[in-house]
Parts: sequence; C-alpha cells; structure tokens
Amino acid sequence: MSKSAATIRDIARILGISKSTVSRALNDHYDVNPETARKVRELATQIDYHPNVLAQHLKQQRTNTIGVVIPETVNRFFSKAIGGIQQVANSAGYNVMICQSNETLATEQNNVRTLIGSRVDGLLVSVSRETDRHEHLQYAIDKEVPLVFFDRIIEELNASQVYSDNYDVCFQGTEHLLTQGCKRIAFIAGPKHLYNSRNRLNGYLDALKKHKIAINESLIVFTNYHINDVENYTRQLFNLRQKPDGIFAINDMAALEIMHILKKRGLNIPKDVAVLGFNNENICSLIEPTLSSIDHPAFEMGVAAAEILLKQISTKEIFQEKRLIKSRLVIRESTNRML
Amino acid sequence: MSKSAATIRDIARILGISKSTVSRALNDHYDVNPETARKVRELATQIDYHPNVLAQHLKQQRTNTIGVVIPETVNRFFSKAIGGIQQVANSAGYNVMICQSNETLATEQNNVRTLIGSRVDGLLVSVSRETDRHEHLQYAIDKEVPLVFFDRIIEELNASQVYSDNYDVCFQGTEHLLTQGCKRIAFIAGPKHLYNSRNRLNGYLDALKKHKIAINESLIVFTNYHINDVENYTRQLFNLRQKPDGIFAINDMAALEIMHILKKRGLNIPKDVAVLGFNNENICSLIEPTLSSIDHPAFEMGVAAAEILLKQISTKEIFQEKRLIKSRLVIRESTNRML
DNA sequence: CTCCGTCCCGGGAACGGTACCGGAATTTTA
DNA sequence: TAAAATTCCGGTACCGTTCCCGGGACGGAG
Repeated sequence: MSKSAATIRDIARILGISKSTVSRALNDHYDVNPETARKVRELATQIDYHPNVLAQHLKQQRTNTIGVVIPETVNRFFSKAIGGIQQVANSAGYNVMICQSNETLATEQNNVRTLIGSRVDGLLVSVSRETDRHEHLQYAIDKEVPLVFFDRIIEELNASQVYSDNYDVCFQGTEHLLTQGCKRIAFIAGPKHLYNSRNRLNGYLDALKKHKIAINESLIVFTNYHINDVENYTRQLFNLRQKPDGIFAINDMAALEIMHILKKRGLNIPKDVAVLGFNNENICSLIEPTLSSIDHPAFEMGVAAAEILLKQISTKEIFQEKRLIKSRLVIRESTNRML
Repeated sequence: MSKSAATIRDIARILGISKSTVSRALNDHYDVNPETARKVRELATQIDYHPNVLAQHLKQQRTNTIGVVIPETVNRFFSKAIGGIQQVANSAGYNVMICQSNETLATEQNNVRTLIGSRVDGLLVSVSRETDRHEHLQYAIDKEVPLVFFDRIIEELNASQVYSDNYDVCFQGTEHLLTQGCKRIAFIAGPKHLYNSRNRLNGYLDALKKHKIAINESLIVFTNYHINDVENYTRQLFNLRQKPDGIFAINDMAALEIMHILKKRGLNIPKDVAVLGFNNENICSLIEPTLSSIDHPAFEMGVAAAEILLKQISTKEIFQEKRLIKSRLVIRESTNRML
C-alpha cells in the first residue's frame, strides 16, 4: 500500500473478480450484484482507494476542469471574480485552473496554449491590457474549446461574453459631476484598444456632448493602469491654465492617490475638485472624504461567466450568449457639493 | 484534423514509421536518425500536433503541477503570494492549481483531497482561520506528497515551512508605540489557535513586560479577521474607563476603519491615539494621516515556498526546511508623535 | 426438454503516450 | 573476411481507467 496508491485491479485481485466488475460497482452501474458491489465499496474505503483521475480523464476525454485566464490576482476585481467562478464551478463538480497573464500579451498566449494543452473543458478569459491581437483566442475557438469572455472582452470574436455597462455608467457618472457644477472634468482613461476603455471614454464624451460642454483633449489621460503614473498626470493636469474641477478616475486606487496629491496642494474635495473613482472598494467609505465610485459587480460577473461556460460545456453546443451585469453609481462625499 | 487532435500514431501512420520512433524523435532522444527526426518534427508542426499531457502524466506518474491551498484570493497578502509562487513555478515548467478554502476547515479539507486526487506533485498550504485539526494535512504527508506551509503554518506537522518573524516584529511595533508615549495599547489579535496569532500576541505581551507595563486583558481583542466586527470592538475599547491611547491592529483595513471611527469621535491621530496597522498596503501612504504598518513580504514568501517545494519534488527527498522571511516596521504619521 | 430472457460477470480493446528490449542493417575493428 | 560495435528502428508492455460485447448460469414459459 504505502507508496503507490491502490488501483482498481488491486481490488479485483483481492476479491477475485475482474476489474470491469469493480469499475461498474464503483460507478454504481447496472449489471452488478448488490452484494458484490457492497464488498467492493467496503474494500475500497478500507484500502483507501481513490480513482486515478488522470486515467479517467484520459479515457473519457474530458478533465472536469475549466481554465481561467486573468490579468492578475492582486487586482481585486479579478480576485473577487475568481470567487464567483469557483463557487459555481465547484458546486458543479468542476475544478478551476487559474493563470495570470500579468497584463502581458505574451504570457496570456502561453496561458491559453497550456490550458488547451491540459485539455481543460472550457476557458474563461479576461484579456490583458496589452492584448491587441487574438490569434491565440481564435485558436481556442477553432479547436472548439468553449470560451467565455468576462469584463475585458474581445467583441470581434464569436464567443460568449459577460460584460458590464461601462458606457452607461460613465455617462451617468459624468452627468453626476456636471450636475454638481463641474465644468472641466478630467477623465483618466485606460488603454485605447481595450473595449471597456473605449466604452467608458465614449460615455464620458457623450455626456459632455449632451450638456453642450466642449471637449478638451488635454483633460483626457490615457494610462495603463500603472499606479506610478498617477503623480505625473495629476501634476500635468493641475499645471494647465484651466485646471480641472472634477476628475473621473480609472479606479479607486488612482482616485485615492489623486486626492492625496490634491489635499497636499491645499485643494478641497469636493469644493475645489470633485473626484469619482471606479470599483467601489471597501476603502471608499473609510477615507476622508468618502469616495464616490462605480460599483462594478465582480463576483456576479464571475458567477455569470462560469454559468454560461458550464452550460456551453454540458450542452456541447456552440452558441454565443451575451450577458450584461449592471454597474451602479455610488455617490459619497467626494463628489457631493450640496452638503 | 478538425475535431479530435492529432496523435503520435497519426504522425507514425503518415510517415510509415512506428510510434516509438516518433516519440523518440519528439523528445529528441538518442537512437533516431536526424533526418527522420526532422521529418517528424516538420509534420508535427504542420498538422498542429501537441502531446496529450494527460497521457504523458498518466504514463510518467507525475503531473508537473503543484497545488496551492489558501484562505482566499481577495486577501491581498495571498494574491501577492500567488504571484511569487507562479513566477517560480512557471519558470520551472510547472503549472499551478489554486484552491481557496474560503477560510473554512471543511473546504480546506476538500481542497487538499481533490488536489491529491488530481495527483499534484506537491502542495503549498496556508491554512484557514478555522483550521484547528489537521488529519487532512497529515494524510498528504503520509501519502508522501511534498508539502510546504507558508505564513499560516502548522508547526506540529513534519513539513517544511516559510514563515515570518511575527513575534519579533510585534515586539518591535509595541515597543515603538511605547516609546511614542503610549501607556494603554490595545491589541487586535487573530484567532487564538493560529500559530501566527499566538506569536504576534506574545510579541506584544513580552514588549509590555520588558517595559514593566501591566497587562490589561480588556485591551486585547480576539477577532476572526472579519471586517464587520471592527465597529463593535472599537466602541467597546473606547467605552472603557481607561481608554486606549494606542492601537496595534491585525491588518491595515481594520486600522483604517478604526481610524475612521476615531476621527468621527473627534480624536486626533496620533496625538490622542496612535494606530499601527499590519501588511503595509499601498493605501497606507495615501491616507490621512499616513498609516504606520508592518511590511509583510507576501511575494517573497510565495517565492521561497515554491522554491523549497520544487527542490523537494526534484530531489525526491523528504526533508524539513524552515525559512524565515523578515518583516519590517514601517513608521509613518499615524504613530509618530514627534512631528 | 428446449428455448428464451434476465442477471452477472470477465475478456479485451481502447485512451495517447513512454520505455525497455531485441534485432536488422550498416560500419568499424581485429 | 569474420567478428564486433554502432546506428536506427519496431514490437510490445504498461500507466489506470471505461465500456462494449460475449457468454455462462439460472429461472420460467412453451
């Protein structure tokens, strides 16, 4: 026993029956005497038998595992989404294999390849900020590996997607800043080639248009989600002749750093500058002033993505489902000038 | 081609050679004509052949995968550690399978079982806050699955461990608060049965002893890392006749919430109450006052744990290595009364 | 008594690789 | 020129399952 695990043929040998019978007994199939089935099961627990899943997977050509490719787990949005994914997957008897692209295209390509190589039953992908091409994802589709994008989607590809209404909520957030009296709203945007970034920016732009505010290119900053840029572009923005009186930031951490810098400059938030974040982290309600933000439901998106993927796997059909998970504007002190 | 992937025997059939030769060619073994090897490789890329890793794993009785069990990915300490683990693992050609226990013993037991069932080559574990028994981990040891604990270790078990000097750094942190003039330091501790919690608490207690400060039980709070307790115990602490003038919190989020509550009560930090956090999140330097904290090197611990595990796997030896990763006290405004 | 159906069970072929071993063909050495 | 060594290759067993298929035993119906 000790070293190498017990196999089905050990049970067969000890009981003096064939391994086919043991297999049937263990999988409670028909065509097996209840008495022998009982003996098999008894012996199995006794000698601590556990089926070799590798062999099972090889035989039945599926792994009961879904692969997840995300930019990075330290990003709270994604770590929350993983929670949702795992909840759904585990309760359906699936394992989850997580790969981080570290926000680079090259490792994302690697991840997809190795996951497909590991014969995962399906793929959940949120692309890196660098991903401006997608042969690797097309490859998965060609191989007929079920694929669902979530949050950072590639709209051109024929795959299911779970997305949020970035356009609407940014429109709404910008409008909120306008109603607070902001005239010069800076927008900290993400990389241009990302679908989400474009939608968010368009929401901002259209809100300005609706309210007949001229668009000022110098108030729009394109970042790469790098935290260390923040100081630079904040300085630039506030060296303008026409300084911003409102900022819509790409995420809460950036918003916090911006607020920190502005406070050091002696500016009052929200009186002098209103600041709006994105993601609605816990911290938003713990700082001073409390930070208005966009609630971006990560867990729910993970749940939805996993559900769609599992449906796709079980039905073996290749369909394209698009599910919208709504975001929500949460107003706190940092944009509330009415207090 | 289309549906089912190309196999080694497809190549053999097309080239009119045996599959053994193909196998040798692909694994560039000796005993194969360079010319045939070239033809094999050529055809392999041409028909997009990729070895079936399941079959390989089954044959060679190893999976090139390490299993990781952590409480939860939303905890930034662990998501950072995952980064370190994956860096080491991937560059050594290993895959990583991550499971979350969600801080419960039951799912931790499940995780360990399924990972062992999946025949991972080794296990990296940081136990849940509930884990007060460890048959499931002993089981891994009995099965001779290499096992390395990190951060949240079980000292009684005969396995390698990567830990940090919780005792020292808490001693140091407490002493720092004392030198700032604090007389009544509250300590927000973790669950008593966790090794780390005990060490931290002991560091605090011994620092008080060294400075001949009487220990006041009502200043010690045992929590479960639940954020929602914070308001309760903060209220309790400040309803005491002898209110604390210093707080050593279990993590930065708790510290932030405490500061938030105290500020609403009109208390000045650090003058009235000095606050010390734990983990040294980015946010520490972005809030007001900036938060002193303990730098707890998550990434490095992940790296160290993975390194030890891989060494253990490759040498096939069962040894017990204990590696200390030093933490560091980072002093900022929230505990600096000298300004 | 034969025939047929039901209930169990075993043999063996897969799944897709790897590796040992033996042997044929060719080259080197005595 | 015969013997030995080298080079290259194929056959086959095996990893641990699942599953199809064939068949023996037994009972009831004709």
